[in-house]
Amino acid sequence: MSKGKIVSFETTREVHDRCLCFATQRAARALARRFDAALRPVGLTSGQYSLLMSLNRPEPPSLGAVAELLGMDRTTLTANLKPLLRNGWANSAVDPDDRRGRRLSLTAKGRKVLTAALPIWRRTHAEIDAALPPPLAPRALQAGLRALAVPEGVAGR
Amino acid sequence: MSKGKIVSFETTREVHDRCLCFATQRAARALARRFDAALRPVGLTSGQYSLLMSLNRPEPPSLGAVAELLGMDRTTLTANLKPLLRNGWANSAVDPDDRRGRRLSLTAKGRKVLTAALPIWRRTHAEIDAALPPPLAPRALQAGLRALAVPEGVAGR
DNA sequence: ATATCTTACGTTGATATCAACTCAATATTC
DNA sequence: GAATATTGAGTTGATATCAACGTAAGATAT
Repeated sequence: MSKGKIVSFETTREVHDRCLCFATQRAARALARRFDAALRPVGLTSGQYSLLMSLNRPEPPSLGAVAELLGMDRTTLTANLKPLLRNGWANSAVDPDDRRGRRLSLTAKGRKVLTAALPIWRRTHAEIDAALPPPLAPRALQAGLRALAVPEGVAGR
Repeated sequence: MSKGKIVSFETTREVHDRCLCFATQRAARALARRFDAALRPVGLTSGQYSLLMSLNRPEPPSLGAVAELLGMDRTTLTANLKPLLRNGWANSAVDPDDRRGRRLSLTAKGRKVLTAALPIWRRTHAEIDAALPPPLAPRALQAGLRALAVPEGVAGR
C-alpha cells in the first residue's frame, strides 16, 4: 500500500469485456474442442486437419513457408509434424536444390484421411456459420481475425 | 484411386479462406505472441495475465468457476495455476464450507504484478484497436468471438 | 447407516506452443 | 578461396491444452 493503486474490480470487468486477446484465446479453445470432437472418427485433431490441408498443394512447400501460412513458430510446426509423419500421412524430404531445406508433402494415406475429413469439416462449419447471429457475418469475422493475425500486431510493418 | 475423390487445391483454398477455426487459432497465436512480448518486462505471459485478472474479484472463486469463465478445461487451469502459485502471485485454499472445492485468490504480490501489467495491456490493446480497419470495429469482433466461444458450437446447447 | 450417485479436483500421457540456442548449408565479401 | 553473414531446421526447456482415469467429499436413496 505504498506504490501503485490496486486494480479495481471495475477494471477487471473492462478487461474481460474488451480484451481481444482473451476473447480470441477462448474462442480458439472452444472451436478446437468442437472440431477435435467432430474429427475424432477419422483420427484427426483440428490442428492436424489444418496442417494436412495446407500441405495439399501442387508444389511441396518448405517447412518455413507452411509455418508462415499457419502463423506459427517454425519449431512448433516441427513438433506438430511428428504425429503426421509417424502416422504416414505426410512426408518430409530434403530439398535436392537446397539441402538445408525440406519439402513437405501428403502421402496417399494422408490424402485419404483428408478426403474423409472434408465432409465433417463442411458439416461442422456450416453449423457454426448458421448459428452466428445475423449481424455477425462469417466473412466479416474472417476479415477481423485475419487482421488480428498480422505479425506486428495489426499495423503491418 | 478406388474409393473417394482427392481433395482439390481449390477446396484447400476454400478451407483456408473460410475456416473460422483456423483463422481463430492463427489470430490467437499472433495475439498471444504480441502480448507475451509486451508483458515480458513484468514477467507475465498473456495467459497468466488473463488468469490473474480473473482472480481479481471480491469473492475468491472456485477453480471450476474460473475454468468456465476462461472457457478452458478444469485440468488445464490446474496446470496453468502452478506457475502462479509457485511465484506467490495466487493462492489456492480448500473451501471450509465444502472441502472438495478450492477458493482461488490473489496475493498482495499478485496484485502488485497485475497493477504493473495493466498499463502495458492498455497500451498494447489500444494499438491493436487503432490498427483495425474501420469496418472492423473492435466491439463487433468481440461479439463475434464471444459467439464463437459458446460451448456447443454457437447455437447454445 | 449403508450403498450409490454426483460433484470438485488432481494426475497422467499425448500433443501444442514458443523463446533461446545450436547446427549445417548456402550466399556474400574480401 | 577463406572469412563472414544469412538462411532453414532441429533441440531443449517451460508452459498450455485436453481426454481418460482416479480420489475424496458431499448428496441421495434404500
